[in-house]
Amino acid sequence: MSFIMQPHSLPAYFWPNQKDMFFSKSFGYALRGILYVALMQDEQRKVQIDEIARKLSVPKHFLGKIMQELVKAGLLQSTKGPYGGFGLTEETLSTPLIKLVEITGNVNQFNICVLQMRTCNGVNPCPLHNDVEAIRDKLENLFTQTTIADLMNEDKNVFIKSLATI
Amino acid sequence: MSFIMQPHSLPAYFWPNQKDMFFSKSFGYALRGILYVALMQDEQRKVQIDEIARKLSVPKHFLGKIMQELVKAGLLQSTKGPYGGFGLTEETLSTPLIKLVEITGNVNQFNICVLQMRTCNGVNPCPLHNDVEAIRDKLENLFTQTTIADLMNEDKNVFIKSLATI
DNA sequence: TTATAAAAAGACCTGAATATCTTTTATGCC
DNA sequence: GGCATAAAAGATATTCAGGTCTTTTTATAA
Repeated sequence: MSFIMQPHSLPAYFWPNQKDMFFSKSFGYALRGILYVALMQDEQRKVQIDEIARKLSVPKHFLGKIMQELVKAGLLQSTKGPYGGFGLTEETLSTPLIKLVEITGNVNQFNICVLQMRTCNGVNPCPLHNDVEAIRDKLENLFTQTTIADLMNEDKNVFIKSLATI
Repeated sequence: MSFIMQPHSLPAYFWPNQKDMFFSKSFGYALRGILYVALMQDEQRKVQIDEIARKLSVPKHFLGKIMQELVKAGLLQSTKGPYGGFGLTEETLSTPLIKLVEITGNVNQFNICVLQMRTCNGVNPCPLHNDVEAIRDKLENLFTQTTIADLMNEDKNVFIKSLATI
């Protein structure tokens, strides 16, 4: 009897992981969901939630709710019924990651004092304010400037790479 | 009838705040608890949990449990009974903030892929790995290098400042 | 127009973090 | 010793993100 794990058919960073993170699971699921749909878009077909959930090892119904939000926000389109499923919109690829952060509920992610003390600013700074602000700005800029398309571009390289290395 | 808020007797960054944050509430309470004890240490007396909780607008019993953890970890000392309370140890002031992060449970705070995809590294990086790693390292360094004492030093300046500006 | 496939929606469950309340234990003072 | 005080510990409640299950709605093909 063999316990060798089947190599995954998607890049390693599609796999699920642990707790204790900066961003919510919803954010991770949203991003991975969009990326998966975008990856499969080549095949000129709608992608069903069952397939996405299975391939990403993500809870189907929970992902479904998040996908609904993405549709409401115009980042995905969906159609019900046979041959239905999720597809991209014109907005999808040009969407910055920070949009996903907003949609999935962590609105103030980048605006909260890291020490959890009352909102601090240049006038009434917490002791770490200046150091932290610089770091957080970098992160916020990264999430504002990076789009789904940017990840897609990288993605294909890494995809091939991971297929080769596993 | 007047609704003017009483100016707080502590620096603004001691006040409580909202959700949606990078670090847990426990971490914030732990840090503010220690800072408060350290601030009051001048007065050569133990500080009681009632006073700390009241002054910081923090739930007393919850804070109590966190303070217990800090005592167990040697970052504070405590004595029961009359004239008892919490005080500093030799370790307290030289403790780096990251120690508080560990004690309050967010062990992997700095080691999780920001995109929540499976642990990524230089070999199998997620699309944002390199950019994010640089930023996270800065944050981790900041929390490793900054001690309670560092905050205290800043603190007194800011304290005076905030008393003057409110 | 009917059967079917799929998303959408709703109801409910779970566990961890947070919060409250009560009881126990230790300490100092008289 | 007995009392008062304060931390420690225990028990229970609350909240919410995360997750599951079921029902409803909508679109399509035949």
